[in-house]
Amino acid sequence: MTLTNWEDIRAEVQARIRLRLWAPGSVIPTEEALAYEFGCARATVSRALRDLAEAGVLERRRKAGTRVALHPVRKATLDIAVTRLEIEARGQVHGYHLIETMLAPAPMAVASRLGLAQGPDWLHLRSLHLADGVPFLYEDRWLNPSVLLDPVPDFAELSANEWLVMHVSYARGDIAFSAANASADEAGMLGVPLGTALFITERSTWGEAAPITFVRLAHAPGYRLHTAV
Amino acid sequence: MTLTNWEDIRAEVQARIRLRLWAPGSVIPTEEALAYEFGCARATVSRALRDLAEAGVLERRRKAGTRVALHPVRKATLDIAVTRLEIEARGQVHGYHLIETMLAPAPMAVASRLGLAQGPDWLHLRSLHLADGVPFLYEDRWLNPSVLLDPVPDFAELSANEWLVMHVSYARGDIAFSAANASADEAGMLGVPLGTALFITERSTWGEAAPITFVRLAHAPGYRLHTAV
DNA sequence: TATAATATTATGTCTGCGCATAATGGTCTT
DNA sequence: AAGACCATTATGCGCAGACATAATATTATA
Repeated sequence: MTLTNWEDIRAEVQARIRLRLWAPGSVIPTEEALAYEFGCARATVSRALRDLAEAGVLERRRKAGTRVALHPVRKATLDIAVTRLEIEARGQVHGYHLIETMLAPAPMAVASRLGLAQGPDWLHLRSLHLADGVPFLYEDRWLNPSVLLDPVPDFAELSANEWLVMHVSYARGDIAFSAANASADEAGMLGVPLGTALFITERSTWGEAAPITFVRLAHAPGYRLHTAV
Repeated sequence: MTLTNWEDIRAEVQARIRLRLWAPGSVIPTEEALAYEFGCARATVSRALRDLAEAGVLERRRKAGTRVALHPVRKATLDIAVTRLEIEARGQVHGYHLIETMLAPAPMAVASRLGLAQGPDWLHLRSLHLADGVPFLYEDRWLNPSVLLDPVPDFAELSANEWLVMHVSYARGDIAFSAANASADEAGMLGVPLGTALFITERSTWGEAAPITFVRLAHAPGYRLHTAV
């Protein structure tokens, strides 16, 4: 067999794992040996094996060699898009409605999440995203006011979500998904009965030094976060 | 400046994006130009830019060049581990309890998800995972009986979850996350009030040709799926 | 015998080169 | 002016060789 294409090599390696020619936990041949077998350069084999290692299928250590992962901690990748694009990708019309904006001290729960000294006034934004006119997402955001110095944006027109990705680059981010029963506030906004199970996304983002924003997104029932492995 | 390390180059590029030297949507210099500037080989720049493109920070097209992503569809990666390891990673003791196992025709909802003709008898397993003796996860699984030919495993001892990762390799998989109010069954199993919001994971896996399994995991309240970007 | 120094080995990375591929932009034709 | 054609160009991939690095295995030393 002669394979000189790294994606073909990746497929071949995956096939051998699936067929149990290489069992979980066992060491597979060295890059050099595989390069010889496939009739290609070592770099090409390396590219294929690195890709599988990043996906969690293989485990690699210098000198120790490459082995088939015993407990494949598969890396599933999620695509986190701007809300408007997510709705438009479903073929629906995006609507946006700012409910309230005010300056207030960030609550403990938010401050501690951001590693923030309690107290400073942050901008509190509450808004609703609609898909074809139907409530889709209730957004409760706390925003560091120091990031919007120059021309203070009009969040009634443009969602903070979009303004941020366009104007503020971040260094680190943090996302958590959970489930929660709809509060009275959330139930009213999304137009669902009190206590309905909602899919919650909480996102924190930091700049080089200071925190930028914390947002809690409550998705309308029926929402599914989807991925392939 | 002289950078010959691809990770340093990646950091430098990210810094330039964060500092708005390269604005979202704009085309950045070619690999060749950057290689000249950093005093390294083109392949090294390419490695750094490819990595950022895979993360969703850059968009690259042949001839058109490399540009800073306008709407950064950030790729968040989730680590999907075996339940036992997930619990042990929290420093808790894993417990497992098989509730019921029976052969029955897969319900419509499951069959359609797996692209299956309605009707065939599949193995239905219901089980509970415990963390430090407390209900952690209720597992409702449908399993293609043809994958467990030879020595039929004893699922009372070993969870189907673990048996599968050890004995059956899969070609494709599919994961969806959502929220749901606890059914009477789920509420009883997890020991929570009826209607409690539960975090639901649904996973389908296929072999080369035939489907292998479909599982619905209902997590006890408090569960959070976590990732960094 | 236990420990420290050393050699070995497989992966990780960089270099410089060439060719492949996909867009783009201009030119030529009708 | 519209469409077909072709040269150009930036990324994408592969190759061969070299050195770096981390982990292991071996040998030498106290």
